[in-house]
Formats: sequence, structure tokens, C-alpha cells
Amino acid sequence: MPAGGSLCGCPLDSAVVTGEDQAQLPPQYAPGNVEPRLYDRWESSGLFTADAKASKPPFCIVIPPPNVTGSLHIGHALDHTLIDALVRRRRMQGYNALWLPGMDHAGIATQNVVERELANEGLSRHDLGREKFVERVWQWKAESGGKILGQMRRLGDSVDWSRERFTMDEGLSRAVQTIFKRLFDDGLIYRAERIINWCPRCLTALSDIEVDHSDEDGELVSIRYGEAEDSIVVATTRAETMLGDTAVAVHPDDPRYSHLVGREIELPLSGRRIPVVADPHVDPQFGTGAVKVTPAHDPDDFEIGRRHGLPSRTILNERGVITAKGPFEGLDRFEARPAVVAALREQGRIVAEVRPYVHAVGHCMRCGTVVEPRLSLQWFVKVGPLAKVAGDAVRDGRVRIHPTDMAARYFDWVDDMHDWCISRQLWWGHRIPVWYGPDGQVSSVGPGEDPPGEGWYQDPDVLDTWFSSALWPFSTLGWPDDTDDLRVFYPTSVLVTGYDILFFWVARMMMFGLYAMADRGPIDAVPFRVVALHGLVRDAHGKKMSKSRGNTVDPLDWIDRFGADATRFTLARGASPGSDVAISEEWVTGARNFCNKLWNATRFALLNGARVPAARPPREALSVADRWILSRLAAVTADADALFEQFEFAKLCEALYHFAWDEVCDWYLELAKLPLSSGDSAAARTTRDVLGYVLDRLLKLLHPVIPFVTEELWVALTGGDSIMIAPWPGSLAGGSGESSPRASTASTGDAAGPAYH
RNA sequence: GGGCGGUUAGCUCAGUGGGAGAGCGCUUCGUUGACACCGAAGAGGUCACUGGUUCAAUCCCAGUAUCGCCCACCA
Repeated sequence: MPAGGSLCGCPLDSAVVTGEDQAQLPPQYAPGNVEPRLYDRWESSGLFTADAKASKPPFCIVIPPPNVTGSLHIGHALDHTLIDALVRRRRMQGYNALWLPGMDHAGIATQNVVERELANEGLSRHDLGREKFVERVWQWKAESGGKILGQMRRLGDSVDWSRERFTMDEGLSRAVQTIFKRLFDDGLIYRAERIINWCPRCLTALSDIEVDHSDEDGELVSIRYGEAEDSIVVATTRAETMLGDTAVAVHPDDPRYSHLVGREIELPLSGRRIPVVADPHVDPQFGTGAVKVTPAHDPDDFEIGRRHGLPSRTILNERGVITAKGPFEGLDRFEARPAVVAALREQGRIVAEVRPYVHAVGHCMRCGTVVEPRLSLQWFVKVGPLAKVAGDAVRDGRVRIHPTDMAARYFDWVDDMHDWCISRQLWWGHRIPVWYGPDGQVSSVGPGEDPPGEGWYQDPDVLDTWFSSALWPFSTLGWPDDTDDLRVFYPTSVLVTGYDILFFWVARMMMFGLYAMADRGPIDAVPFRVVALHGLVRDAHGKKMSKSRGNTVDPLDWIDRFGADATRFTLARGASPGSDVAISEEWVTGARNFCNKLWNATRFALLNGARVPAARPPREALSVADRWILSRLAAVTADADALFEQFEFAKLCEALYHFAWDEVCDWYLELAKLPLSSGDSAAARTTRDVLGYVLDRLLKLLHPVIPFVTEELWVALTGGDSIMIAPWPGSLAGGSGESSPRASTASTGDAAGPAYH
């Protein structure tokens, strides 16, 4: 298609530099004068909006929905840059490209933020009551969410705003209720009393992966239970739990204790008599080879208790305060620990010295509080069958994980996963769609259905945030309804996200996507065809960014000072698949200079009357320099395509950077000065053509990564509507298997491959 | 306790069985009409260590050291 033609039937207003003004590009690129204007133009012209009815091959990426809490950080900026680059390239290649935006309600995180806000007013959520509190969160979401959307615009995200979704909107709530009921009816969701991870501060259950483990200094205390030859020494790091012991366990083959198995010994302090049981789980090599058993407060002990029919004694309440009658009642677990040890010592029950002991302690990933294993009645997803299917889809190549070594982590998790605790004792989230009858009946209620009857009440808990995010690739496209969007854009093409949420999000989308969309058959039930994982953003020395370290980068700050393009280029330039990205102010400065270099190269071309030729100059008219730069262009174009297909953004940026700076600017442009100085000679005309041709292509190749400058310059150079819909200079076919077979055979527009070789 | 990855120029990182690289930083020079957010020239590395395979190893293999990440219900 000709440059400058109206490509979409929705002509852009062209209040940019045109005609005589072309030569008036200022000598320095000022992003602040360009970016907001261009984004508004793009958005209002509808270029971001996909059309499900279009005959073009589909290409779809759903955004990893940012939490409504807070604002976008530099990690989001990386993610968005990479996604935007992929989407923009596909759009130029003639695909029906959709980047679907939205946000996540982020259950615990958001509730915590609003509760903190309330605390500043001296209130708790209970003062407001459930309904008022949830109302307040919605109110808060309205403000905070708007901020994030503004940041996405600043970054240049070419998202389809008409399709924006939220994990708590009406449609997604229906999706949640629908899949819950299906899973429940299929026996894949159940309710059970189990030891779960409990946060005594957030006062809710957590899933296994919401617990962060870190090695901490603890004390291993050896305690003598029983008397004389009926005594046995156990070791523990959590002495206070002995108040809830209901047995001591030893290995069945351990000769040291065989005489005690089956007998009862006295538990110190309480004086209760507890049995000694033999259980193969006990490691005779560790410590004394005898373990205290606290079924209500330890997952292992719970299992031992179950095997031996032991009672469970709960001695801590939901806040981690001792409830066992006696001198320790009312003490916090961390106060009770030394108090219990002291009492035992007084009775001569502490045998060996208390030993320092480093062990892994679990913390609530939202607030850092030490997690307490707690026996409670919760809802679970039975993950076995779902995870099997999710693993197979990657094993047999229906979903490809980039880089491939990340697949090993995926398998580790998916192949050995505990059931997923999905109920949370919160108010902000999807209420569990289950009702309980007056006689203890349990009924799962689908969307739009009425409660089963009088006297029934709904479960007060809400679902884990990740339950609704797991539905994101199809719920956002309209599921459970059979919509055009769902038919056209599912499975989505690529999922681009950080490796840190491989388990939280990616694996669960796999499980739920394959389950919910199973009727499409194994090939097309997958939520995405490719998973492209990137790393975390780190500072110049590879250190993790953190507020306490003071090395964080605010993307808006960089955008203000260096421009969105420079920010994006810096991030993309560091992004090798799966590797962390080190950035610093020196890097953005370089990227900003690069944008300026492009600006001035184009400015030079305009000053010298370069233009994009309608037809290529005859080969015999080309100088050696012309032929050289054109062959280099062809090679770089091919490289760029290959690198895009492999998500090698760092190498892509490197290749284009060097071509543009070293070869086009430092060499070709300098060599061109001689023929250009010869006025209207044939050589000058050819050089102007070649220069225009090369810059046209170069700007297009760079546009996916640095959309703003390239748009501004390309419009000035060609007089075209928008580079966004100009034909991609490289290959048009998708090569990474991210598109459906239907899509990969399609081609659009002219085969705009390099014309010179 | 398992699994994975790194160790190359001052810093951050590419890289390949035979010639050691980039960006930034550094040194010297340059007020040539695209750009000083620039240009030209240049300094700087026993490619962690040890052994092996090979005509040849920074690159392949084994081991060591060290850093980092992920997973894990051993008190």
C-alpha cells in the first residue's frame, strides 16, 4: 500500500509538521511536545480498537492485570513495553491485533490498603460493616484505577480501551460463578477441615504460594516428657505448641523407644497423659528420634494424628493468642514461647542446652507476619486432574514456554501440587457462591440463580484473587457467553509476563483455561500458544529494587525527564528472555540520545530533500555506498524479524541501534553528503531516494519499541497518516507458532520485503 | 535438602572449537551548516580456578570455588 494513503478509513487529523515546515524540525527532540499529542491522536482515531468481524488474522494479548492498589512500577513498564512492541509489529503486519487491558481487584492487597486508610481515621472495617466497607473499596478503586490508566497512556500502550475489564466487573463475576459451579459439580471443588496457612494479622487463610519462606534464627529446645524410664526427650522450635500436644511419635523400628510404644506418658505443665505412637514418618536419625505431635498446629502432625486417630487440641486463636486454660492463656504466641520454656526449665524439663537453630519460617507475602499453621474449614480446588492436563499441554508442545528452561520450573510445580486453598476470610473479592441450608445442606449456586430457599445463607468468605485471574484469558473475551471476541481471539497468541508469577498466574490460567474451554478440543482449549517470560527490573548493579534500598525507579519520572521512548528503549534493550534487566540513569540517557540521533538523521534527510521513492531507483544508478547500506538494511530487517519471533528484545534493540547509529548515521549519511552537495544531479536524486527509503524502513523497524519519535518522524518524512498502520518492512508471516494455523497462512497487503539485495 | 543459572574490559552484559566484543565510564583531539543528547582516534581483559578431550578451548567434558534464583511438611 502506498505510503500516505488512508489506510483505515478514519483519517487522522494532521496537525503536524508538513510541507515547508518539514525542514523546520528543531535540532533537538523534545518528547514532551510530541507524546501526549500523538497518543490522543492514536486513541481518538480508533487505531487501537480491534474488530472481531475483520477478516484479518487475529493476534491477541491480554494484559497481566495490574493490581488496583497503587500505581505502575518500572516492572510494569517493562512488561508493557514488550507487549506493546509485539502488538504494534503484528498490527503493522496486517494482523487483527488486540491488546486487551484491565485490572485485578487484588483481594488481600487492596483490602489491606483501604483498612490502613480507615485506621488513619481510627476505624476498622467492622465499624463500617461489610456492605459499607466494600462500597468504600469500590470508591477507592475508582480513584486508584484511574491513575494506572493514565500511566499506561504515558507509556504509549496501544491497548483497546473499548474492551477494558476488571476482575470484579459484572461479566467476570458471572464467569467466576459459572466455573465455580462446574468445578463443584464435577467434584473438583470441595470443603474440608485441614491445616492451612493462616495469617494472624490479615486474619485469613492463604494458599501455599502466598507464603514466603526465609531462613531465620530460632532455638531448638529439648524437652523431657514423662518420668524415669518412661521418659522421652523431644525437640522443638515452637515450644508453646506443646500445650496442644496429643501424642509423641517415634519410628516403628527404633529400638530405643519400642518399649514405650502404646503406653502413655505425662505431658509436662498440663499433666495430661498422651500416648506414644509409632509412625514411619519420623526420622530416627534426626534429633532424639522422637517427635511431639500437635495435630491442630502442624501439617505433619495433623497427618500423624489422622493416621492414629489422635484428638486435635487447638491452643491458639485466630490472632495467634494462647487459648489453652492456664497460666499462658492470653499470651501472644511469641510471648508464650519463652514463658513456656521458662516454666519447663523451672520444673527441670529442659534437658540439653537450648541450641541456636536456623530454620525456614513462613511469612504472609502481603504483610510479612509469621504464618501460623491452623486447623480450619476451608474450600479447596482439587488440582490433581487439572494440573495433569496443564502439564501435558506444555509437555506436548501445545503451549510453548520461553525461554525453554523455565518449563522445568513449571513442571516441578504442576506435577507436584497440593490442593489449592481458595477461600479467604475477607470482604473484598468474589463471594463464594455457596449457600448453606438450615439442616446443614450445601448448595452451589450458578449465576442468576436464586438462593435455594428460606433460611439459607451464603458463605461469608470470598475467593482467592488468583481464582478470578486464572479465568482472565477467556473471561475478558466474554466467556461464559459465546461471543465473537471469544471465537476470534481465543486462544490468545502470547502471554508476556515476569517469571515471578509463573505459578501464581500462568499455571492456574493453564488449569482453568483447559478445563473451561475443553469443548474446543485439546489444541484450541489452551489459554495461549506461547508464554514469553521476562525477568525482573534491577538497578545498575543488578540489585533488587526496593523502597528501603532507595534504588527504585518511577517510570513516570523517567518519562517526564527522558521521554517514553527512551524509557521503553532502555527496558527493551535489557530484556533477554527470562533474564533480569539492569537499568540506570546512564542507560536512559543513552536511549534518549539515540532518539535524538534518529531525529537528527531524519532532519538531515528532510533538509536535503530526501523522500520515500515511489519506485526503486534503477540498480545501475546506485553507488557503492547505496548498495552497501541497502544490503545492510535487508540483513538487519531479516535479523529484526527473527529476533522478534524469539522475543530477543535486547538483541533486537542492539542490532537496530548499531545499524542506525554506526552504519546509517556515521557512514552512509556522511558519504551521502558528497553527492547531495551536487545539487540536482542524478547522483543527488538517487541518494535522496535511497536515504528516504532507508529511513522509512528503519523507522518502521523501530516503531514497535519506540512508537512516539518514529511516528513523528515518519509522518514528517512521508506525509503518511500513521506509521502504526504502515506496512511492516520484514516478513509478514508469524513464525513462532503463536497464531492459529488459519492466521499463519494469511498474508496482507504487499509483500513489503526488502527490495534491494 | 532438591533443582536451575551465572562467573568475559572500571560498571552492566553480548559472544563463538581457530582473529576477544558492545554500551556507559576513561584518555587525546575536533567551534566541517543533521545532531556536543555530536564526531574522530585511543587506553583497558592470563574470558573464576584445576584437570581432561582436541592439531587447537573463553567456548566441549569433569571437578573446585564463589554469587544468585526457584522449590521443599523433617521436629
